[in-house]
Parts: sequence; structure tokens; C-alpha cells
Amino acid sequence: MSAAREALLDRCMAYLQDSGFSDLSIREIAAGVGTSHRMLIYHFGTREQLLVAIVERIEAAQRTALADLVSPEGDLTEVGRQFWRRVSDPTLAPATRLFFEIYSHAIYRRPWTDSFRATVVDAWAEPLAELLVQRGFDPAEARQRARLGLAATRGLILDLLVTGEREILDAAGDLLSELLVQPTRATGSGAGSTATLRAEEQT
Amino acid sequence: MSAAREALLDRCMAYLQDSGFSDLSIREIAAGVGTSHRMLIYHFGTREQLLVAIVERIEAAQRTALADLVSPEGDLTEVGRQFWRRVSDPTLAPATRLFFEIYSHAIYRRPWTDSFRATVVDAWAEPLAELLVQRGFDPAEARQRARLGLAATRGLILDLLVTGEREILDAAGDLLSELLVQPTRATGSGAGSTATLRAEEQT
DNA sequence: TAACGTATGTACCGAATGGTACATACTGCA
DNA sequence: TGCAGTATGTACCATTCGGTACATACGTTA
Repeated sequence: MSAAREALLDRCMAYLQDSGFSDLSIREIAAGVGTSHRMLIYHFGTREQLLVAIVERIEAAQRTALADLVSPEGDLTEVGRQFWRRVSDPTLAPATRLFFEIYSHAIYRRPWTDSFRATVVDAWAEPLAELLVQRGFDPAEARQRARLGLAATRGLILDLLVTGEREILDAAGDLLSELLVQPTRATGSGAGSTATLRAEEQT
Repeated sequence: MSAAREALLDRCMAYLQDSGFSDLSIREIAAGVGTSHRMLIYHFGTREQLLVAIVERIEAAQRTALADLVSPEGDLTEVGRQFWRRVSDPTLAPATRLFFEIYSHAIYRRPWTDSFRATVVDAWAEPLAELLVQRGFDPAEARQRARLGLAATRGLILDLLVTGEREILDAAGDLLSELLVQPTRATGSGAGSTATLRAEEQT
């Protein structure tokens, strides 16, 4: 709403990306962004409502990040590689830390994470699945692969955040991009394998 | 050390697995496990040292869980499927929530997560990589695939914890097991592709 | 019995918490 | 000019925080 509120929220985001929010009181946050806890209460009402505002920001940021990434051109493996490079960019790390901190509260189903939980998987998996369908995958298998690709990417980022071992994780990210578009061995699931064969024919 | 302390820690673990610990004071934890905050301080010294004890427990639990899982028999894809079934078992979910809550603090490098950070990836990735080497993978590529498999599994569990969509995630887990042992297309990396071919010959 | 280490309860401490009351600026609009 | 809405500072509130002091049980062991 208010421009002052938005500016204040901007500063809070920047500050919290360095320190997290779980252990910080509104007074500490206020001090960190150069205002008084009185102002945070004034603009957001409650500590929890401040968290809600932050969650909405992160959610919106994720959505625009996703919109940027949907570039359906080029080889599918190369699209995957670019996807990894973009989401693992070091400049995104602070925001990503915040993302996973919120995630850790979402798995306990804290009420202020409701909107986060509603979109954290679907908002990414569905466009990804649609991209795979456009490239010839069977819809059911496309959903599986999108879900796996998303989960794997997030797991790799989690690894990167804690170990910082960029080199092997870049290699693992590239490997993921290659494996994810490969057909499975024809072990039963006929629909799946014909779908991946269709995918192979294209490209 | 003390048996009373261990029993108290047991009760704390059980209680925290339902509620998390980030938002709880030692007084609330004490009330939750039927003692006084005075006793928690007595046995653990400090709130932070209580967290350290919890982290050590989770770490030890992970280690024994891993030891249980190293069953180098059978088809590699099938080993992967069993791996997923075991780590995604619903009865493990509370402990896994706690694991990811600690993880979210570890990415901010909180001091009491030191031992967690030191082992959270390597303790799993290295045995996994060794298993792949035994099955004929080139050591360098085995490390990549182990790292990817671990990250993907954790990403899938994170998805499962927040969406609860067991069916598609089981499918995605099986898909991961199949893709992870497939050779990559021969696109440059000669060492890698020969290694995976060696792996294919075996089984 | 006496002494001692482990365990536990009661009561307290100063500091910090989230939130509120109230006064007061500054702004544009009537 | 005066009034209304937004914004901000100061001061305060009851509550809770992590941690401590001190007394006191309960075995064991000497």
C-alpha cells in the first residue's frame, strides 16, 4: 500500500537476507534497518504480519524469476543447464537462504506460511511440466520429470548453500539436465517410454 | 553422560519433532516434556547447548540410518528405489522435519550447527559414491551422481513434507533411480561416457 | 552415622519481548 | 486558516526470557 511501508519492507528484506529472521525480534530488525520497532508495528501491525509481508515478497520474487526463466528455445538439455546456472547464481544466495528458512517453517505448517505452501511447488512444477509436454513428453511423465527436476535443483542449491562446493555441484547440475531428458529403460511403463521416445525424435 | 539426561533428551526430541524448536523457549520445551526449565538448564547448561545435543542426536540417527541403507546387493536401480522408500517412510517424517529445520539454521552458519554442517553432505555422498564406484562408475562421475542423487532425494522429501503428494513423488523417486544409473549421451566428456558404459556392462 | 555427589523444587534476577498510549509533527485539502 | 490523515518519537505496559541462588531431598559409600 503505502510507499513508506514498501520502502521499509525493502530494507527489512535486505537486512534479513544476511541474518535470517527466526532469531530476530522486531526491535533487532528495526535497529538493523535504522528505524524503531514502533514503526514496524505501525506499518505491519504485528511481527507475524511482517513475516507474512516478507513471505509475499519472496513468493512474488520467485514468480518473476520463473517468468524470466521460461525460455522455451533451444535444446532441452541446454535449457536445463541455463536453468541451473540462473537459480544457482551467487547473487541470489541471500534471497535463497531466506526462501529455505521460510520453507523450514512451512513444513511445520505455520499459519503465516499458507500462501507460500500453496505455491512453492506448483508455481514451478506446472510451467516446467508444460514445457516438457510441448517438447513431446507424455503429460503424466512430464509432470513426474518436472517434479523431479525441481526437487533435484532445490536439493542441489541446499547443498551449495551449506558446502559452497560450486565445482562439483555445477557438474551435478549439468548431469541432471542431461539425465532428465533421457528415456528410461523400457521396463514396463509403456506409456512412459513411448512418450520419451517421442521426445527423443524431436529436439 | 547421565542416564537422566539421555532420557530427558529423548523426551525433548519426541516433543520437538511435532513443534520444531525455533519458536520455543526452554520453558515451553520443559512444559512440553513435563519438567521445569530449571532441569533443562541443569542437564544441558544453556539453551544453545541443548540445541547442540539435539543436533548430535539427529546426526547420529542419520548415520545409523545410512548404515542400515548400505545394502550393496541387487540391481542398482532397485537399490535406489529401496533407498527412496526407506528415507521417505512416513514414520520418519517428524525426524526429517527436525533435520530440515536444523538445515535452515546451518545455511546461516549458526555456530551450534558446526558438526551438522561438517557431515550433512559428506557422510551420505561418500558412501554413495563408493557404492557407484564398486558398480563400475568412474570415480569422478560417481561423485557427481552420488551428489546429485542425494540432493534430488532431499529435494523430493522437502516436496513431500510440504505437499504430502505421495503418489507422484513416489513415481518421481523411482524415475530418479532409473535415470541416475543411465549413461549420458556421448557429448564430449569421454571419460564419463566410458565409465557409464562400463557400469552398463555389469549389473 | 556422616559426608558426598546427583538430582530437583522454589524463588528470584535483570533484560528483553511484543504491543500500546499519547503527544506531535508534517502534509494536502477545504 | 483549520481540519484530517499519515507518519514518527517517547514512554510505558505486563509478560516472558535465559539463567542463577539456595535449600533440600535421595541414594551411596565410608
